[in-house]
Amino acid sequence: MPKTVDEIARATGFSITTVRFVINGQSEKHRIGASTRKLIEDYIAIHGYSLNHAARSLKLNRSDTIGLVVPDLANAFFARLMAALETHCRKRNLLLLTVSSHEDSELENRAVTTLLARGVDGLAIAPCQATTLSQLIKSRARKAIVMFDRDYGHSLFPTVVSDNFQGGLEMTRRMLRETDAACYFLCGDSTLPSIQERVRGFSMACEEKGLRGGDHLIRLDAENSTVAGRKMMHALIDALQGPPGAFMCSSLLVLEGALQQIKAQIGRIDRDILIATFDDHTMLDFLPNRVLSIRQNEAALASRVFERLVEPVSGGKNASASSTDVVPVELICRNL
Amino acid sequence: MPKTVDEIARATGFSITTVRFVINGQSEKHRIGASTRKLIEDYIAIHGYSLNHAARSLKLNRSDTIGLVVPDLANAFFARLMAALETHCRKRNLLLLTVSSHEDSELENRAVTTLLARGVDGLAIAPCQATTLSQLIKSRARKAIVMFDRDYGHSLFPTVVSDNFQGGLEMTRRMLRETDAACYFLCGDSTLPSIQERVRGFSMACEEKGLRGGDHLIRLDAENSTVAGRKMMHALIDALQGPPGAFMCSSLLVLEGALQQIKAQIGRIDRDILIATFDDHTMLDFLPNRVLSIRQNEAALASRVFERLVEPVSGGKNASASSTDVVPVELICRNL
DNA sequence: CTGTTAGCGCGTTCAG
DNA sequence: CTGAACGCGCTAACAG
Repeated sequence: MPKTVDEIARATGFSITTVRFVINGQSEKHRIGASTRKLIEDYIAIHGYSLNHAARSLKLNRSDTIGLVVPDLANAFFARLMAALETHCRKRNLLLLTVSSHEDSELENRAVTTLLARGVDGLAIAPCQATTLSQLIKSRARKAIVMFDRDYGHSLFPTVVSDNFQGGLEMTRRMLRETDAACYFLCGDSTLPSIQERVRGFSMACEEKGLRGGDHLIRLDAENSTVAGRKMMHALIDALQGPPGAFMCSSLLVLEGALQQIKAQIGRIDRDILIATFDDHTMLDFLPNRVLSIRQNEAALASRVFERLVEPVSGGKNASASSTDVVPVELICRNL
Repeated sequence: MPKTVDEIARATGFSITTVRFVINGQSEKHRIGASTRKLIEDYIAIHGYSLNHAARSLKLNRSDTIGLVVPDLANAFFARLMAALETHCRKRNLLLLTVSSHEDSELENRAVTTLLARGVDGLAIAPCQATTLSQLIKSRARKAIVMFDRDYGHSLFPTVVSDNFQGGLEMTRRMLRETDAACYFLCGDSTLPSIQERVRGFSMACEEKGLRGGDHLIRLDAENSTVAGRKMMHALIDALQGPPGAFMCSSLLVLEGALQQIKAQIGRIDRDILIATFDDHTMLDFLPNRVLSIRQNEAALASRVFERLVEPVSGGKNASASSTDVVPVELICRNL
């Protein structure tokens, strides 16, 4: 398989320029002879040709590449988002470079630096810290940068997030309509903006009912993890002298921990417990309990992110440089 | 932020060569004056410098990049594998380029072509077809290519897989020891080599017990999907006039479908049903049933794949060009 | 210790 | 319709 245009030119006897015009589909414009074109096209059909992206990038100062930084790919939400983004990229002949930060700001910084150094044309970041910015600002390069999933507010970049507030509000409303039991909110990491919004929705729904949401908020300022879920449920069971009749988790990880703890401490998970959680998973189908969950619309999020990323490339004057895009979520009800 | 070495050279007044030596840490070797070095280092500390990978790649014909093609990133197994591989790459200053084929051979081919065209230094593929090869062979480029997860046998490339046979064997043995009920195997896509091995293990364990494994094999030659799981469980329930006392699924997707179907058709999932499945998921914790599962060792798989990928780079003469590496799996038991 | 040079493959521009 | 020439930023080798 010939690698360079030059090789093809020598092999076919035409000039480099001629071959290039054929390859780039500009044979019309430059009035290349049909027979000439056919000859070259045939040669390529047989022997193949693969463009050297490194050389192209060097020359054009553009890599046809989009960077994506996510906290954790094992998280199905980010995996789906990546898949959606990848599809967009493929349609535009872009390659998506995904790097995981493992919720570590040091790794996140390295990831951003790496991708920028590799010359990505755009960069989407689901930040795990509020301070990524410093690095990025220095890169005065006119790169398109978009934040998503977590809105740390003071961002200088366009941001795309799910409507976590509305999700928390509606799920809590539904929950309170469904049960008279006290509803507890197990809050994983209250420094995450997305989780703060979820709590805000919960609290507002409680207040609508005349309840004091804060009373039912279990918050250990722990991390967003299974372990934190266990700890919070442990504290709750101890306080109530038994499992709660209804509870809501700030994420699937927390839910996992909470259920583990109930099982460990009580022996079984009573099917009358009303469960609510942010983020959805097909396996929730198998719980015999009533289950509420909020599913984020990854496809829509990905579309928005992608738009923001390529808009500048497409040359649109985006006055909305640091606007925030909010995408609706979906409430899913099981067994009720 | 200056982007080129040349810029720094002019700004500091030293020559390009000198600056380069400092940047590459060869100041010792070439006896650059300490003061000179300090000056340059300071300048870089203040103004920064980011190497242009495109130019570097063009010159060295090496991209410091590894490609990864997987069927589906939403599958937690592949997500974890990617994460592990990414960690290895980071340690070696390589960037991992992951592309998903969505179990589509056309997309898989495109992915491989794309990555090869982008000049990856190595390529790991979890193939979703037996015929990827043709393309790859043409690329006579001396790239390191490794297949994993699915061993289509006639592969010309080194291959790394989990010990699916042993997993099937042990899980089935355990299952038969646990129950006297007939054990059924719901087999998703029997064209996948990995699943064939799982079936083989199942059959052998049955035969050890004097059972005819084939009698309990539900195989619709469907795909490896939730829908297929539903269909197979549907057929099984109809045949048995009720749910099976014990069953094993070839993958989590099939299990999902099977459980959905039991729930839909029977109304509930009897907690006495013994469930076994390939691939593990934390959410299996929440089933009240006895659950057996096989967990693949993603970290070990990733290590092996990475070794195979970089060995050739490291210049080792790998006589074992097309050898197959088999990695042990782990049997996980819940509620029994 | 420092400077010079050539060329990786591509896209562009200009001169036939 | 075709050819020639330049330069993107970096590396390597050699010449001081």
